[in-house]
Amino acid sequence: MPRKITLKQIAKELDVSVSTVSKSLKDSPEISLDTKEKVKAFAKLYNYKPNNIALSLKNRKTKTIGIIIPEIVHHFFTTVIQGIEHVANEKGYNVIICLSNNSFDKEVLNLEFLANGSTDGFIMSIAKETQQKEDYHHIKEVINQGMPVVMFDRVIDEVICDKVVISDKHGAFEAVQYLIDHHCKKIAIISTVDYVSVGKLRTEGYKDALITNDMEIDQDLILKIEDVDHSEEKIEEFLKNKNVDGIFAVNEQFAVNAIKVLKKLHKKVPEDVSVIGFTDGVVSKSFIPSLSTVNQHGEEMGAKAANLLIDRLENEAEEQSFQTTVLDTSLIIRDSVKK
Amino acid sequence: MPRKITLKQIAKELDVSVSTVSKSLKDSPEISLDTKEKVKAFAKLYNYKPNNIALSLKNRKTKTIGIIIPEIVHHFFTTVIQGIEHVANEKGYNVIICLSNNSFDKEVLNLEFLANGSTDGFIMSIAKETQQKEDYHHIKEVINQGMPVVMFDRVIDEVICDKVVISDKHGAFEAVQYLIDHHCKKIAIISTVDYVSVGKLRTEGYKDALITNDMEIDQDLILKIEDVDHSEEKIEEFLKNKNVDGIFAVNEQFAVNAIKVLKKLHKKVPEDVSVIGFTDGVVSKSFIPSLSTVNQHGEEMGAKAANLLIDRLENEAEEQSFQTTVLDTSLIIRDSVKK
DNA sequence: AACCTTAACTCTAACGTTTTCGTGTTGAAA
DNA sequence: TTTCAACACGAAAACGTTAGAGTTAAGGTT
Repeated sequence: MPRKITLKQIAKELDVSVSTVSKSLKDSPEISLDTKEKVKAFAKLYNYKPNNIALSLKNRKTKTIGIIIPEIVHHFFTTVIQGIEHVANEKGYNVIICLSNNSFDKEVLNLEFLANGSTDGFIMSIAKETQQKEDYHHIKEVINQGMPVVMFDRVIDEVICDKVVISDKHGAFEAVQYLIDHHCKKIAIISTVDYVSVGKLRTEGYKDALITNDMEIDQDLILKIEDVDHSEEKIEEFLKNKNVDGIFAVNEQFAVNAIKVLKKLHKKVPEDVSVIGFTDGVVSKSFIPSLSTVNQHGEEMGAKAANLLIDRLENEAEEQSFQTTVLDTSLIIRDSVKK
Repeated sequence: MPRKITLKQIAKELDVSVSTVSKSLKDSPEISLDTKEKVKAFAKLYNYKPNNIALSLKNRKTKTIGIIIPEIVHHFFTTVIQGIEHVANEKGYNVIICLSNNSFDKEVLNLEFLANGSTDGFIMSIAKETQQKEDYHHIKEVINQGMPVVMFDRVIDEVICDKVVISDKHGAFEAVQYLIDHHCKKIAIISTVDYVSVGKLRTEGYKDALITNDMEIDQDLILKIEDVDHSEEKIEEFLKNKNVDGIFAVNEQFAVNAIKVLKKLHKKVPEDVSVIGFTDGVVSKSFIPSLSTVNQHGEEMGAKAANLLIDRLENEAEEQSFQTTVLDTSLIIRDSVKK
């Protein structure tokens, strides 16, 4: 097992100094053509590649950006990652992905690990547990240490940094408005508990749409689900004795489960009830009926976040003020709604 | 922006040497209690954390394992990652994920980047394009340089290293056997082109099952799809004039599309046709009818791969021979088949 | 002959750590 | 008084790389 070759070894073999080797490989004019060619040939033969770790240490730059996300088994996040990857690779950056599994402790650990030299900056979406605890000291700390951070999707007002979000409220508004425009009179929302920022915002959008159309907000039509794993039962209980004709769900899973429950209750989608979800995942397209959703444009979001971060990394001199980019959503109409 | 504090800075502040600081923080008996406490207090105050890059360089170990996978928008891979993460974190390793996007070039780039000091070893599943090109020099090279590599799922016989696979053939066999046992007489398979190793193996399992049960292999019942994006049309064309009563699909997408096509052709699932897919993804559970599948146990696979790799990393002295672990699949019976 | 230029290298410091090997100061035993 | 541990600390090298500041020898200028 021949370990990777280093400049030192090449230098020894060719009986020159390390700096000569280094300069030769960089095509420095200080070195004679003869020597340069000899070195280059040797380096190629042994497939020399500079050690990134050493470079990082020397340059105090890793050319790597860290992504910390709550979970990966989630189509939205994977599309965001695609977007980040794309931009990052184009600009010569590599990407490290770490999972917090929605755990506060793991998020802290990940952040610490990556902040200690492994990356130049972060793109992150916060863990559910962190949002619940409202403890953001770890994020503030890395920012204080001079690490640029870009937050996306689940963002925190208290933390001052660049952010990329979608107009959750407006997306929800549009969805509900569509339902209203298409003759729904009694529209329910299936949302998450309020500490999940996006759930809260989407609920606000729902309410806004009702108010704008002079409809009443009926607390009985608002379901907030804590435990995703048992959402189907909760939804069944919720829908059992309500004669709703429209449902807006704040994520894909809730929408799918709602349709399942409706089938069980012998209601037809979309004839009796129209359903719109949030997040355009794999399930939405395949489901029967295919699901109308609010598209979050994850890839675009990732791209924007990466651009913001790299911008900041490469222009550290000028202190630009932080910005929050709001991306538009778009409504994808499929078969789960009346048209 | 106070950059991260270093040993040197602490040393200067406290007017001691760098080594004293380092030793103090490691609680070395060489240092007086007095000094140690002073240093520790100071370090804590300024939240000193050793720089990973420097440590990696010094120790020639990164305590990081690299994962290279073809795509992330794929539930199976995300579960594998979960499994790897879990084991790795438990054993004090971090995880870097890189995407090849099924491109050969990107796979080479990723491998080179990660091999140059960023990780101690790899866990990878090969890009489709690489399998097609049958060019594995990049992988052989990193192995030659002393990097342990564990391959999973899509593995290559020519590359000698630890491997973790599922019994694709046997999983397919069981699925088809189930169909046969439940009165299917004319069973079709929807597979991928042969250069994708798993597609080939699963097709073999399908054939084996037929042969074992004295049924004929009818090439007309075998569909091989190249382009996933237009699979639905291909499947429709394929199924149009065939009176099959059982379908085995080598992935989730094909299974779902098959059911859609069947509905369009006014066949009922499972009454008229039983369908079994491969990979237990998000869609399978939610789909109506819920999809019977061959479960690949991704998490287990990831865990096994991580264990193999870490074992090799921590026992570099003893040259163990390479092993291929074959994990069992299991059949999950849901509503898409007759029972 | 004394000086300068230039080509072609080499040396050194630096990035942040750890660790081995000094080294100077005590206090005590001989 | 000399000698020697023990103690508490510092200096230096090493990991692999790069870049600026030397160094050397050959040749050219005055």
